[in-house]
Amino acid sequence: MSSLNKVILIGRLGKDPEVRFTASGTAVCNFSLATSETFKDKSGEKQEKTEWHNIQLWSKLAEIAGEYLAKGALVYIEGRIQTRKWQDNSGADRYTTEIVGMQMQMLSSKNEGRSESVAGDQEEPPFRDDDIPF
Amino acid sequence: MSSLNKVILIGRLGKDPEVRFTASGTAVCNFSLATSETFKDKSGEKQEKTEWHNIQLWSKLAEIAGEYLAKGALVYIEGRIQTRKWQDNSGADRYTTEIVGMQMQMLSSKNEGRSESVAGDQEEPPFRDDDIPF
Amino acid sequence: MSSLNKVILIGRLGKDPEVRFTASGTAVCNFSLATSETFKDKSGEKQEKTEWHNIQLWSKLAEIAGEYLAKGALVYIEGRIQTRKWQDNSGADRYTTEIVGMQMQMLSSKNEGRSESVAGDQEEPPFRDDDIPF
Amino acid sequence: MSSLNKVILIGRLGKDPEVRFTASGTAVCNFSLATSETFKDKSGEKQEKTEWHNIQLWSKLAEIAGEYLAKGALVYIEGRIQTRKWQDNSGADRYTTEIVGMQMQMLSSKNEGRSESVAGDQEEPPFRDDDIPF
DNA sequence: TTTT
DNA sequence: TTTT
Repeated sequence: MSSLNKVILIGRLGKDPEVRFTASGTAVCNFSLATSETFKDKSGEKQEKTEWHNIQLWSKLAEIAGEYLAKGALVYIEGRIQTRKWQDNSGADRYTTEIVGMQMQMLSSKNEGRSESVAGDQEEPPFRDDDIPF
Repeated sequence: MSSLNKVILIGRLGKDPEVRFTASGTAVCNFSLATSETFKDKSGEKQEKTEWHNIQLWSKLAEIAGEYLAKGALVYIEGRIQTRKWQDNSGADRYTTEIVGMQMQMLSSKNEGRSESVAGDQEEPPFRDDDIPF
Repeated sequence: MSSLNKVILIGRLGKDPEVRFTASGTAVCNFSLATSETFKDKSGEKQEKTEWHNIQLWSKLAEIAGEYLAKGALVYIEGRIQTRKWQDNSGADRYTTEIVGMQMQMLSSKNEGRSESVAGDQEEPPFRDDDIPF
Repeated sequence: MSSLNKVILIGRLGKDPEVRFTASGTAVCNFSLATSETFKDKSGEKQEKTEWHNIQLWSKLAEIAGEYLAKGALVYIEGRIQTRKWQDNSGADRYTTEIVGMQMQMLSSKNEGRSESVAGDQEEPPFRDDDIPF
């Protein structure tokens, strides 16, 4: 089937990331990410609108995020949109939309160090063009 | 500020699109879009998971969608994620996440005709490379 | 550094893919991919313009492409732009721009079978939401 | 036809942008944009590789770029890949690949002022959610 | 609620 | 709840 569900975000963490582990020991990291947009309202005044995204990372990506990200950090997240259904206290259906990140790039970090690109077990090609013998 | 909120979807409409108009006459179009993903579960069985996205289009894009899209149509949507806060009957805060589409490309249509690309008032460059005199 | 180099393509192969191997045995796959766009020229006539992209895949992704893709196949490619410098016969500098694919999704295949998503060693989260114990 | 040709770049201008005009007065802006990537070479050393992209903007977007961008500025560009064929002095076919930008967001500017989002005639929805009467 |  |  021809289908695509792709999200690309650059924004800042509103709080420190939270890392938990599933029963089998897989890391899951959650944090909220703010993206801001400026626009002019009807009276021509500049306004800023902030959007908050629920980010969810898994496995190695979750561990890296937990170790290197912190409140206020600027980060690039690429992944897919996912809506989970759950029941509130009254038993009514509720829905929460999250971004499941498959790739992450830190644009600033806890200690404002150099950016670092990481992906879920994804590797750079082991050789670069210079190595191609044709 | 360095910020990005970008969504790219290809999927099928679950129902015919609904077009409404604001008090000032601006068209707003809403529909749900399905994206599907296959994965293997723990027992190695192939499973399909469908994600439903609430799409919202405005203005000219909304009118085109209302006219040319229908249930089952395959469509490309590019836009941004937006979460709206509202109150349910009990007065409790509720949140709904939508994709506000800024660009749309029909990959199939009501009459299964040729695909067509449209954007919110966005124009192709009025000249192509052949016209550049340098 | 805050930097992004991202390409997303959906198109058809102009020829069968070619797979070669580096001295150390890493697979490299090359093929050209056509994307088409329709536009109206100055006289209002509908025109179609085809763009050809040089795709390069590495490692496992290269092997899968070599095995499952063929001329005419529809494919989704995600990666980065890369320009290589080389010398022509006269010793003059020449440049070739390629798309190094990091993710691939077959939208049709040799035998027009079901689509399949693959990425460079990238894994789905080993657990889905249902497994989260919190 | 189901086809997609999408490029998303964040990088810095290597030189001031050049703006020219077609015979009919349409502005065309060209500049080169650097994206950088870090990777570890075979010996485990961190290396940085810079990719240079030829950016081409048209019309209003070209005028804004010419006015507000300068060497060293950080910018977000979204558009499509395009390869032009031309003849060198010896009459041989040559190809140049460019990114035709359809959307631009300044992440820094000549005077390091606030970022500003612009698109080719593309408008924000004239009303925001608060205005929706349903 | 779509589709293969 | 972020940031400029």
